[in-house]
Amino acid sequence: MYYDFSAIEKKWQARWEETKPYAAVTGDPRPKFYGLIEFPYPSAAGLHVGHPRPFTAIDIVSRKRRMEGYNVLFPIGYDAFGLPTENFAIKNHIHPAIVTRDNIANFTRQLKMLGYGFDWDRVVDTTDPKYYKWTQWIFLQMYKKGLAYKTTMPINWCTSCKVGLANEEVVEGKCERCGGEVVRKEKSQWMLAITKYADRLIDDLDELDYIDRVKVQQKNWIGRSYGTDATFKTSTGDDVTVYTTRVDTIFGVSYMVVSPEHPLLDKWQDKIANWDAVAEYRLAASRKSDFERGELNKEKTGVRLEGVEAYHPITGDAIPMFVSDYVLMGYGTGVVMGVPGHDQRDWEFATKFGLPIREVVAGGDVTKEAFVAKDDSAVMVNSGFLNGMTVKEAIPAMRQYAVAHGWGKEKVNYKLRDWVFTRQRYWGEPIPLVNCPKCGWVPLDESELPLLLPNVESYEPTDDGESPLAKMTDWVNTTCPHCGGPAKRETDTMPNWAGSCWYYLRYMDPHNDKEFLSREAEEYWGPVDWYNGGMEHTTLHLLYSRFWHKFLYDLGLVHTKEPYAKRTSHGMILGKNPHYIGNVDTEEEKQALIAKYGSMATRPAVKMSKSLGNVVNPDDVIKAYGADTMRLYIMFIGDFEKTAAWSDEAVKGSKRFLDRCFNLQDMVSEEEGISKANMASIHKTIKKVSTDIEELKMNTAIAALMTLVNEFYSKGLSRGDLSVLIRLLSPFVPHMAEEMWENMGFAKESGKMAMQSPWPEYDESKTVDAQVEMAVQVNGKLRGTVVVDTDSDEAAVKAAALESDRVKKATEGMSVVKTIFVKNKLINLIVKPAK
RNA sequence: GCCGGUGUGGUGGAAUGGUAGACACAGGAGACUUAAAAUCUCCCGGUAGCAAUACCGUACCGGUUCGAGUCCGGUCACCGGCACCA
Repeated sequence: MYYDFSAIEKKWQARWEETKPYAAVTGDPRPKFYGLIEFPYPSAAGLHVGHPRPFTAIDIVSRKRRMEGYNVLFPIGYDAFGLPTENFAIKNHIHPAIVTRDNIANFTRQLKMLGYGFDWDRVVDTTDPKYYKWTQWIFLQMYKKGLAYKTTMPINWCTSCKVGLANEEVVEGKCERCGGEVVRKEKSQWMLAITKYADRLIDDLDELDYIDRVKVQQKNWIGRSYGTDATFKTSTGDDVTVYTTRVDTIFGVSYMVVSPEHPLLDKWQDKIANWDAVAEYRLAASRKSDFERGELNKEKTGVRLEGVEAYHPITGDAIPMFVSDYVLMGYGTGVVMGVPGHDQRDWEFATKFGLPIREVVAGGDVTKEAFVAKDDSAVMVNSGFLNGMTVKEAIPAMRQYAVAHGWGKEKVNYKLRDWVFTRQRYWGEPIPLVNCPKCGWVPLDESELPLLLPNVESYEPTDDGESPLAKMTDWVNTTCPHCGGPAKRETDTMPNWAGSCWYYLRYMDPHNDKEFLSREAEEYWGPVDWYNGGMEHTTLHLLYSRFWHKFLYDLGLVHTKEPYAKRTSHGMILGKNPHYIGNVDTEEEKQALIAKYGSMATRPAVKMSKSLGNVVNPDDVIKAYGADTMRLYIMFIGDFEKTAAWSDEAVKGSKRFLDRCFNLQDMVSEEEGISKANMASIHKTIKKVSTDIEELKMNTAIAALMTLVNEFYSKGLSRGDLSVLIRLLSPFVPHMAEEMWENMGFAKESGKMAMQSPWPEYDESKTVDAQVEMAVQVNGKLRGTVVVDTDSDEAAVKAAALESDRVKKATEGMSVVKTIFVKNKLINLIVKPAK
């Protein structure tokens, strides 16, 4: 029988379109399963071969769940607001909405061609006013609860394009598009107070089934630290507070540093004798880009504040004060106590400015470098009453002391910053707030939502960095919802992360025009049971959406504290590196490649990109081999969590396997039920495939299926054997499985498609063979194998082992002093020369 | 620098502390064919040997163990993230 994948795939896709076997039913009595993949950004380039990796994996899990009797929700949508579309629109003079519509149509075509079991009646598009109405609505709830606030923040500003850039658009301090200088520019921005949720975002991770590296990365990103706010008196009359995690080292303080942006400096203008030098330093610092300022191995700079000094809270000693840009205004208090003996940055600063370096923790040589103890068992010295204590004892002791003496306070700090929630761009959700000269910021009434994105002539940002919407005076000028007087709309839009914060909720109830989500649907479907996505979204999307969900939980709008019960992650698909040194033979050619491309030339596989010409288009693969082969190969390519290199050659192996499966139809015996010859193999395979799918080890699940098919080729198979194989294949290659199921008459007999049939179950007792091959070792070295009855005892195996010539030879003249026996696995004979 | 991850044949990759290299790609041999493709069968880490077999082999050095790719300590390389976070 000829495997005509093209006709088969078209046939079944048309049938699914018609009968909708993937429809999720809210309220159904079956147990529910909600599988989720990160919805794609519909770029003009179309689907990338990287997309099918996570999509296929969760499709397989969802299909298995359906066969196990679950009511499955496996939805798809489009995260369609964003810069690439806007830039494409500017360049080609097409409205972003039209670009988006076309791109979505193309993505939809490609996704349907891959045979995913999405519920196509629940598609969500973040740029659809029916959707972003509720994105705006949730934002207003945050505004009303005081979580959205306006503040002045520096943005990345390209001096050449005169445009604000997202962080992703800044490459090594230069504009990604024109290579122009990027500096910081102060701009008024809406912020979301995610830091208010910092503790819960860390602590609630414990209850979640997320892979460890996601948890670790989120924890590090939030960066909670426990320390002390210590207050120092100064000669200015103002007290200065510093944050430190190591208040135990306070006897080692030899200077203090204030951040250039610190407002106290302005206040002290009259008291600072060298104000001109300080002012000049501050100006220079403000002109530096973040990149310059944070540049690696940069030499410490700073200016002493002449005429100003601080006083040590315990000794009362005078401490010189400096301004330096190595202290950040955005973390802690913007002032730092310098402990050069035990902090490398402080050590560099003190060395440069000739400040004393005191050792207060023993164990290093502070004349050479700062000593930062690896564990907390190092001992305190030169530290008054702390002397002789370990660091572990000294930290709480000094904290208590500081609190008791009124100059210290326990403090928790976070690296996490509040979320800059505005973009000076067109293609985003409009912010539903109005600025009234009398009433200030006023939210639109709910009945005014959605606040539609108006049509503009040009999507180019304005010269001064305002959003293109600012030029729309008709739209901008409005009336205040509160007092009715003239007022202006907010012209900035939301960032592309906004719509993706809650899309998984909308899937539960996508057509609701009364509320963002009905209680009934939320209680039935929530939370997401399994969410797979890229590691690159761990600290942005994943954290942001957890934050929004917690906010909605606090309002009583969702019944779970967390949106996603389980989170897994996939590795990237790489392409062949055309500049790889392994592609050339001579040493000169290799050196030439390294000289030209640097470290890139040493990698066999690299990220796919147009410029390298190594991009693989899924359309081409499907055309040449079929969607089922594409699905199978992308799962077989390697460990799901690791990066993997696409290989056109290796795809053929997957196609060959499907041909072999299809040809089994001509080989079956009429025997119903599972054949005796294949009994153990089939039960083993069911077990292996079932457990591997749960762990996303699709590569080994497929290997097990290949092994089974190879056995069928050598031993033959029954109709019943094939029935099991088809059902095991069904989640991986749904089109071919349905075709075979129908061909074999199983569909007619059961009245069900393969995908609706029960997932095969295995019987543990039938997974064991009658005989096993065991390893025989002598002194831990392999000296052959023996075939014995399964579960044979030590004596029987030992007897069988000693019959082998190899074992005889290895034990000649020796006596067995000990035997290690692992049932059905191995026997290890420990021998010594006989006396 | 810090955090996380990874190092296994020509290649992609398998191996709850228990026969390293499953499964596949590439390569080789054969069958079928006028021929090629496809298909089917077999071989395929290195060294020595006709072979049986022996020795070596999971980045490197050391340790624990009857037994280590796997566990522990150290080193190196690469990948990802963060980066003056006090």
